[in-house]
Amino acid sequence: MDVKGGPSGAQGRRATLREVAAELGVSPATVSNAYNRPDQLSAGLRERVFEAAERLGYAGPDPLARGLRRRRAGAIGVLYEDRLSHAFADPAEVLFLRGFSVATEEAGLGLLLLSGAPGAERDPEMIRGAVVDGFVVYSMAEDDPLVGAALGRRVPAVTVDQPEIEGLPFVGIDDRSAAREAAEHLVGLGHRRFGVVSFALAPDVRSGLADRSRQGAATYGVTSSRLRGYAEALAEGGISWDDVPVYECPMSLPEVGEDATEALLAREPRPTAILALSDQLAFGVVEAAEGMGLSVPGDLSVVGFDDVPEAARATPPLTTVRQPHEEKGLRAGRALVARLREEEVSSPSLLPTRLVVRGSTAAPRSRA
Amino acid sequence: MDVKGGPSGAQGRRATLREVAAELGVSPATVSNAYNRPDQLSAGLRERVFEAAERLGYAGPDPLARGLRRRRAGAIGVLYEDRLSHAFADPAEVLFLRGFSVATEEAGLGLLLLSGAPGAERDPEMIRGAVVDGFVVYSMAEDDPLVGAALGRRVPAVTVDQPEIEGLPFVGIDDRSAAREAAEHLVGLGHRRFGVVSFALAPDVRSGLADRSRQGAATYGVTSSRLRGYAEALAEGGISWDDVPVYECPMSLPEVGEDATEALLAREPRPTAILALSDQLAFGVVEAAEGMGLSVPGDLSVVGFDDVPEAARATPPLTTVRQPHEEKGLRAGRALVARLREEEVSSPSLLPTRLVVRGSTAAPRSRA
DNA sequence: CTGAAAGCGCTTACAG
DNA sequence: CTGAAAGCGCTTACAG
Repeated sequence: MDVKGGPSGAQGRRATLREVAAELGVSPATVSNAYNRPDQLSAGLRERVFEAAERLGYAGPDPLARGLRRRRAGAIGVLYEDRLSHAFADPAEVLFLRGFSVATEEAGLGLLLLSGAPGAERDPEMIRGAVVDGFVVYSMAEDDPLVGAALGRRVPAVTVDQPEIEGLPFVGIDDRSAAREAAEHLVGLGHRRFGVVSFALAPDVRSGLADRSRQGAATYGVTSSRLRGYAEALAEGGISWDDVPVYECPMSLPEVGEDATEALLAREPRPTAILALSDQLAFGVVEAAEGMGLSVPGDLSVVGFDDVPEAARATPPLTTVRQPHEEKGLRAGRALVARLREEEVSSPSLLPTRLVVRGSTAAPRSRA
Repeated sequence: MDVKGGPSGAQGRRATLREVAAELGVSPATVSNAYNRPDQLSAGLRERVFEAAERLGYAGPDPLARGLRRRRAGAIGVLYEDRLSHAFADPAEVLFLRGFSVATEEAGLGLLLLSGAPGAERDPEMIRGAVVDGFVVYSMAEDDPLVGAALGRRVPAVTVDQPEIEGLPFVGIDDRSAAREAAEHLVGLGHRRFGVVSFALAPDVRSGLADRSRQGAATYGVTSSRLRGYAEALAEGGISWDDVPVYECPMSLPEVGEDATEALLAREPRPTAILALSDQLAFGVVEAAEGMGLSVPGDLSVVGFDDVPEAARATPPLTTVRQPHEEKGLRAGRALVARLREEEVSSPSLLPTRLVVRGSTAAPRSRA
């Protein structure tokens, strides 16, 4: 059976407020009041308005027209770096959205997901045309043109997990010290040979080893802060950052972490410990190591980042940095709602992190 | 530091198209054309328009005004039964959204998430006021007023995993026969005493055993179809459905499945097999059984539904019904986009399911 | 308690 | 290649 809309179908022409008014012989203002200000007309007349609306198939004021008049859209946009399908693939981001959705529901606002990559290309038109009252700018590169497009809209915005932007509230964690703690743990266990499985450093995505200059030019704030944190801890342990290979991954997915790990473990001397910028990548690290016949943590220690629920259930359970993703979403959402109401927001809002030591890390085998 | 918007802040008054036109001494139509129909003016003039816009802080045509004029919102709404935070908590729904997002991106549309429960109460106003060009109605009860509100909008809509609605494309699975297959598997293994851990039967959420009449009055299509499928398989095995306790859960979460299971396993004779309507619930079933000192599948066989990624990794790996969640989202999204374009859509679109037998089911211990 | 009027910011035939 | 005019569907002071 084929479904199409006929003239009498669900898509038949909609009635307008004006028509309802005409039907009743009252003014449009009265019909509008029936919906928006019940105290402005008698209960009886209001009832008759709704009856006429029902009869004519009028579903209430057109959202677009009402929005134009009132100057608000009734929704908040989440500006996401990548294709949305990647957001849904990462448990950490889903948790963020989960917390965020609590805030939008509290405020009675819709949650509009906006990807930077419709039709396979990044398109600022999507941002310029989004019917929203504000944006949360989530983990974008600081020079991303989509961020510029969002700011150009001159609506309230909040930044999350990315470089701070003057005048905008920020919600996130102290990525640098959280990363430092992760690396200190491995140094404390006695590791001397490291590898890093990193997120992208900049939007011109590359896959492979990132040299010092590329690291220095990183525009993703989270990535560069974490690398700096790792470097600091290793330096304190007397390990030169120049000797630490950093493999840049285009996406935070286990499969990608596997490829990175294979490259890292093929090097001489072979690393005894790998720092991954996310649990998703770390799962791939473990996978790859085992595929190469290495045991974790016997032959290789692995530390992730995020503490997604799967981390504790993994085999071995993953040592990782816990951060409160859901709380982050909730705070970002509430901060944005507050800005919409022209309330002040204290910023930055820094959430606590904590190293969770589990079974994927151990002292290196002594084999000097 | 506190952040607030000042007159010169990012929220300063926005310029309008008319002002840009005045600045340049051209008509508003020309400025509009610069953005919408580049072929309608010279490249040089177009450049000057953009320069003036930049200077005045004009970010392009206001989405609300443009939307009103063009009669389209540029977004698709997903109407979700419950609080959005529950959608994000269920891997099956996240996979659905993931597939759906691919379709909205293809079409260059935003994805607006609409919960039925803003501010803790179900509110049709949210639906009436949503700035969208169409809805996907996902797993709602057939008599839900929010569905009525969405249909009242007279925009294209698609139904998914719920009772079909005349004139609307439907995407889903054959829940009844999929459930039948799950139950047949247990009957085939020799089980005779069953329990069912079910979703809610109707929106007036109850927690506890659902008698026959409540089952008969179920308004959630998926729930009632699956129960019917189970009943059919058991009947063929000579087991009376009246002897099978059906525990109704308000939400599809492991914790809730635990409570249900404790109630079910306290009954005499104790069930040797439990059918759960989702993997999330099934995880709770296993948890509860183990908490009571029972082994799975030694003392209790458990079958889930969905085959979320966690099912294969669970201990023991979960026997369950696989359904293609992501594909379902993709198809629903594409069907809606097609309706938006007034193309025909073949309906119903039924996706394949398959019983995946893993380690959570076995023959009952003989202890007659 | 009700209505006439203005206008939210834009786009689209159409005429020149 | 450019502009004048009409209008998308509604809401909001304001006057009565």
